[in-house]
Amino acid sequence: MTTAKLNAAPRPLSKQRLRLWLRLLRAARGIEGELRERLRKEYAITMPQFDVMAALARKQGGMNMTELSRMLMVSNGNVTGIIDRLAAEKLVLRQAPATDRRSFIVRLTPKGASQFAVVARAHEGWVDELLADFDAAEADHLIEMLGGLASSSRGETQS
Amino acid sequence: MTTAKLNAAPRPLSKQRLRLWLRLLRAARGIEGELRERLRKEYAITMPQFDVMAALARKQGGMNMTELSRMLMVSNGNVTGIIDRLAAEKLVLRQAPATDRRSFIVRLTPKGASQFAVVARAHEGWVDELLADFDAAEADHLIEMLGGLASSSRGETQS
DNA sequence: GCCAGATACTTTAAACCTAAAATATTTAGG
DNA sequence: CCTAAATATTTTAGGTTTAAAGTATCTGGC
Repeated sequence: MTTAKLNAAPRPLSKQRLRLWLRLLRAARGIEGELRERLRKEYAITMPQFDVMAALARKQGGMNMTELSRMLMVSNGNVTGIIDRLAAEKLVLRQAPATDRRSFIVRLTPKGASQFAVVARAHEGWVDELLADFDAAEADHLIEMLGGLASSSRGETQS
Repeated sequence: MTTAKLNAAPRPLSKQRLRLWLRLLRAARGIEGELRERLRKEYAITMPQFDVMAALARKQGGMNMTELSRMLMVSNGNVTGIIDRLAAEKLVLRQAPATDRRSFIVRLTPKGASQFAVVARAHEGWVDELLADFDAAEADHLIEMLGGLASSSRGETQS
């Protein structure tokens, strides 16, 4: 093949990027929907609640509300309700730091940590299954390519 | 370098896929958030409303509610409210087909179509800007890789 | 013609989500 | 010390989202 891509219409690059964005959004929605459904059916937990617990599990020292909202890329007001519900289930607790009475540290309770460990194992298996099309090299490549996107588009690099 | 990737820990593939999923979700959320904010600020329209209008603009004959909910990958009950609000703004209309009184066809009004054309042009420019890191070859490659994901994970291939 | 099941849409309840305003507290300048 | 600005969180209003239940209509078997 000397003339590459006979069937590809000569779209402008912006159209191609739009197409890429639609694919990206569609893939994320599809996987997210499937994971959400399994979390609900098998463990009676919502995805946002799982996301918060995952963030807390990675930071042993706990996090305040602002850190949580930034890490999960959701609005700060939103985190309040999610933490309220997790706290009502005794999966997390709010801890007042001595120095700053405006904020507090959110931590997993022992119950929350052990429950999360169980759900996280299943979650990893589901993701492994849903992304089974990607071998190690493709996954690496894709991770690399997606790397810069999120950080550059929201906040971080505003001068 | 004879031994490739000295710094990459020898993670199991499932961990790598999990990492990929987190990147994918983060990228999608970041871009989506940025687009949502611009749609709201510059054109006073929500992203779901824009998504519905985009779907309708591509299908000249209009679509019914079920088709819309499947194309946008949102629940059917959800579409009702979005169409209600668009209809209140006279951007879409519900048209009763002669044959089936359970359903109806949703179409863009002329006002809706012309308004969408304006917003869509801006939207394409924003996506072009936000995905500027990708050249044509990378975009093609990524589109290809993401292609199978969405369809395989929700519904379509259930036997 | 009748009726069981399928299909199309809406409604409901609960959770999520954002932006903006409100509240409380801390910090820094004077 | 006092106060303006910054920071941390909650509250509010409006919209989005899902799953499940409800209503209306259609279809096919009899």
